[in-house]
Amino acid sequence: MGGTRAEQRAATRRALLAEGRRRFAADGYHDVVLAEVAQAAGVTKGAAYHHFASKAGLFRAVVSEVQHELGERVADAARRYDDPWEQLRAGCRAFLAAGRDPVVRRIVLLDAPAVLGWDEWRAMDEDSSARHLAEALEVLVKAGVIADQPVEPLTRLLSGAMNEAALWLARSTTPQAPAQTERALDRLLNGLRSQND
Amino acid sequence: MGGTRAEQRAATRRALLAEGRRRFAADGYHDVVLAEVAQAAGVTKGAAYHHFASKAGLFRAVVSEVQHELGERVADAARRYDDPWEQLRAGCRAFLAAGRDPVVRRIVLLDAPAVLGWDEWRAMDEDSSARHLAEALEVLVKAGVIADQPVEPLTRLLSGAMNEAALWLARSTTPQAPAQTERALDRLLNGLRSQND
DNA sequence: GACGGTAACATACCGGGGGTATGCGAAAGG
DNA sequence: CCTTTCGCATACCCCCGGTATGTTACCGTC
Repeated sequence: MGGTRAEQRAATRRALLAEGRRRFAADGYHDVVLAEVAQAAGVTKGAAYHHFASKAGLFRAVVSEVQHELGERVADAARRYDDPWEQLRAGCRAFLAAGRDPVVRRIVLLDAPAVLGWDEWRAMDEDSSARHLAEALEVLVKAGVIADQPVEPLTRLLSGAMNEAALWLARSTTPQAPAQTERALDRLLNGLRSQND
Repeated sequence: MGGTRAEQRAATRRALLAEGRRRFAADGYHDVVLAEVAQAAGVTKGAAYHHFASKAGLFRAVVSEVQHELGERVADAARRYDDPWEQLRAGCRAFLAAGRDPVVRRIVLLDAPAVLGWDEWRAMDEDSSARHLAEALEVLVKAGVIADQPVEPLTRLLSGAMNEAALWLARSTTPQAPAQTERALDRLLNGLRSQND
């Protein structure tokens, strides 16, 4: 066991983050006890407080990780298309699919706003997944595909719509629910096209 | 001090609910300590546990109250119109305005899903405010105003859109943000009209 | 109209868990 | 080699949710 000091430090940090992610996703922030996370990671509570300022600090680090992974998933899905409109649709579909992942669902969508506060949650969401949505909408406005308008309100509306839809889809048992949701989202997006204004 | 037994009981319960509502809205669920709520209500912690099963039980009762008041506000706004489409729009506008109330914002939109769990939150939302949205959409589908489709996915999308938009509007400082959001919402809704299908 | 019962609390207590202060051994640096 | 510092472990505090028990006053009953 071992390696250099920085390596060891990085290893324990990774172990804490990984175990924290597992437990936060499975049990929710409140029911997770920090000492158990540390123990499962092979260290004690003292180590956790050496790496993070508090239980919420560990949670914040986990949220940040998951958020950025989610943003990458969305961006990757969008990059597979050339048409900006199709990029937007693909990103939305990827987000809806990602919401079924308990890690995303429980940690990012359910607990994070309440634990970290809405302002901080929004800031983190902004520079990971929601940013891609805002950029895609901006491109479509500039190209004249959708009506000229401030993109921020639109971004919040669509972001919220997909957050909630993702939460719902994760609990839905009807197999055609994802397709129906994507179809409904398409209809809503079509309302943005310029000629409808 | 005062009245019959049932009256006294009801009075204490009301006091606990009122003080709980104040503190939950101001400080958030986690930072509220039950003994202080009871003390401010003129009783002790024992009384609170006589009326509610737990701290979460008191919170649940407060959420239920606020939810129903919110549902009434939305329904009242809608009833002022005859045209179903205008009823939908009015209800949405009323909801967005209500979200600026810290009681609604903090208790119902931010803490409730995390504290009570998404399933219970959704069930409570269903038989208060979200139900009106689903009914309005149902009417519009039946009347052929919007394209024939399952209303449940659409309800979740729009409900989520307005939840998030309300949270954002409450933190926004730009005075034209509400109007811009309503305009963006109108565009989205227009996408649902039958001829666009 | 005494009287037992019970409802509506108050009081006392417990235990879990987040946070902190301190100790300690091993790696890094001179 | 010797010391400093870093990366943890250990021991401890205390707040707060929950419970168990005591106490007072209302309420139906004879």
